[in-house]
Amino acid sequence: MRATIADVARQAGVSKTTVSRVLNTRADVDASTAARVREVIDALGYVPSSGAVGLARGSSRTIAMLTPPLTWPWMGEVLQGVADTVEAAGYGLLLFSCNRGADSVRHFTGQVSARAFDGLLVIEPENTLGTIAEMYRKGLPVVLIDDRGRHPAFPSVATTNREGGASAARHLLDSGRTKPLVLTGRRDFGCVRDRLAGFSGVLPTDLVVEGEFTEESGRHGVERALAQGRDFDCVFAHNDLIAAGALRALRETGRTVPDDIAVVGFDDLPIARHTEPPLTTVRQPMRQMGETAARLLLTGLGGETLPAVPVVLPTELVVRRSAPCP
Amino acid sequence: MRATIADVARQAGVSKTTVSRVLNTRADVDASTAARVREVIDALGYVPSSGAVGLARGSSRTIAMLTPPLTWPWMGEVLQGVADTVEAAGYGLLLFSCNRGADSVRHFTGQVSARAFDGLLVIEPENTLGTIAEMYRKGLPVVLIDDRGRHPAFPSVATTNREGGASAARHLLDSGRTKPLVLTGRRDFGCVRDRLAGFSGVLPTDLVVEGEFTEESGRHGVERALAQGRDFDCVFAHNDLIAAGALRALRETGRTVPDDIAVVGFDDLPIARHTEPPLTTVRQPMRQMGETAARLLLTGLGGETLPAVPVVLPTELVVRRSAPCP
DNA sequence: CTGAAAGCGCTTACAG
DNA sequence: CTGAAAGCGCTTACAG
Repeated sequence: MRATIADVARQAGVSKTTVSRVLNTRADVDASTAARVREVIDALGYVPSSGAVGLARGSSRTIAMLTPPLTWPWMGEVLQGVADTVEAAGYGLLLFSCNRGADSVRHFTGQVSARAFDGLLVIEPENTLGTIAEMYRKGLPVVLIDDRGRHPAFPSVATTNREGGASAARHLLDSGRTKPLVLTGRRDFGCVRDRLAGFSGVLPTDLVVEGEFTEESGRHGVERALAQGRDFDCVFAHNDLIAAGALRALRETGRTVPDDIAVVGFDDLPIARHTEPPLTTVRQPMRQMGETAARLLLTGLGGETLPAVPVVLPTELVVRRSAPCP
Repeated sequence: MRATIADVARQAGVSKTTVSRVLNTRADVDASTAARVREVIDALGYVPSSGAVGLARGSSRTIAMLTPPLTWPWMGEVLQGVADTVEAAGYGLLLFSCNRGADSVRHFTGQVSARAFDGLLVIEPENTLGTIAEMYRKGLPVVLIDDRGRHPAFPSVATTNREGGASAARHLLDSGRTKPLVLTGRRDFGCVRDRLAGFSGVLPTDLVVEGEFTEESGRHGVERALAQGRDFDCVFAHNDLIAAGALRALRETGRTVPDDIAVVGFDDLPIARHTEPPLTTVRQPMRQMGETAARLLLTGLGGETLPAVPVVLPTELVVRRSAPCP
């Protein structure tokens, strides 16, 4: 049988109260008593049951994370940032990937009602923002990662999508490009609108193709633009997968990158270093966003009020061969 | 204040025992009583506190997953398979990524001792196998995903690494290739030894370069072999990143794939479809491995004894242009 | 078919 | 500085 606080108390010849006190390093415990209790704790290998502590204290020291499919290319980075931070704080991390539709959401809301965790980190809700907002209103601490530009009523961590788009445009403009083809993700994403607005502010264009955040989409976007005889000397892709597809389509139709056409992506996924040629791209600090969001939530759980304004982390232009410096 | 079982009991005019019974759909409850209780439950939006249930029942209905860095390319697939399965069973998924060394391990063992979860899924322990084995011996249900060929004393889910290597060799041999260059990952991984053994059994070679599971490693492997004037007409890379690096090095040194040199990878990562040319590779069913392992663990928690032999899922050769059919 | 009571393993006023 | 007792919100023999 595993040891309980009662076992420790008995063997140390004190009350459970006292054991609890040394466990939680409260003051007001005689040094020698404390030492004796600690000895017994070590001897018995006693560790308080997290369930019992949680019940008694009314908190679980666990954080939940709600995510879109875990197979998204930058998911691992965010998750790692979150996991490291949460773990370092001694909290548990409960993962909910809303991957099975309504059933997933039901399971998740159930766990919220069951008070299975103290706070929630959310990425890209996609149709769940209403549910989340409801939970937040009822008192669940929530921090959003990447708010898709909706700037809802909760604390959030975002990145400079607009400035990122602008930096891509400036870089292209500086290298003498003036006729861009822009390949976006779905327009209902706030980040897409922001990246586009930032880019257009510097380098206006009417050659914008809306698509998905996939390689295929990038390929088709370029193929279609070429087929229509549109004239462009550079491509701004809204993520690196799109950019990779664009690179491929350009190569297959005999264009040289960057001589004929320069290409800039977004995200700085691992593949960006390995495309042909390596991709110039706007880096999103995904891991840092995960860390920041987790730290923010943890702070909130500590009782502090969280900033009403999104915490915005800067993007960074990473220059490689697909769009070199002028 | 959120409703408790006592509130429900009071409003329904029954005892907490009865409420508990209808909650857990035990028989022996009068139909009309049960209906009344259910009404109150709905009216109050009552959901049992998972913490309290856990304490009373001595189990948390939570599973933990211990992983290497979450940024590994196929991690998302495995995790998604696990998450979907665990979630569908109504369990929670607690994530531990041992990414901060000894401190991570300490945090993790703490949670084990605190009984924070009922069972454990493990990928690639890397120096933690001893700790895990100890926990398993003390009664923690554990299922290993990809046992690196060590076949330890616990239930595990693996894939046919050996046969996968053999299938790559057969495919190359069938297309008339006889002089392979093999680029492996670190030799202390069981999967590396298995893939190599399977390959060599069909297509013996002394041209084996040990490296890391990275693009750089693949590039350097090919460059070095070429620099040494070694003669080869195909490459078997132990994962797709290595293969991608090999493709690049071959292209940059003027070799044509597959005409001069055919290339086969391993894993079938998303990038495999987007390399130039698209990569023939041995597919590992990562998501299915995650699902299977989770299902296995869940079964074990249900009280059934788990198979002593690893559950082995088949690899599958996916043929693309880098090594086409003969 | 139903309920009073004990128990799960802790924490926390309260009293001394 | 320390402890007895109540309480966190459930489940589960046990008795009827």
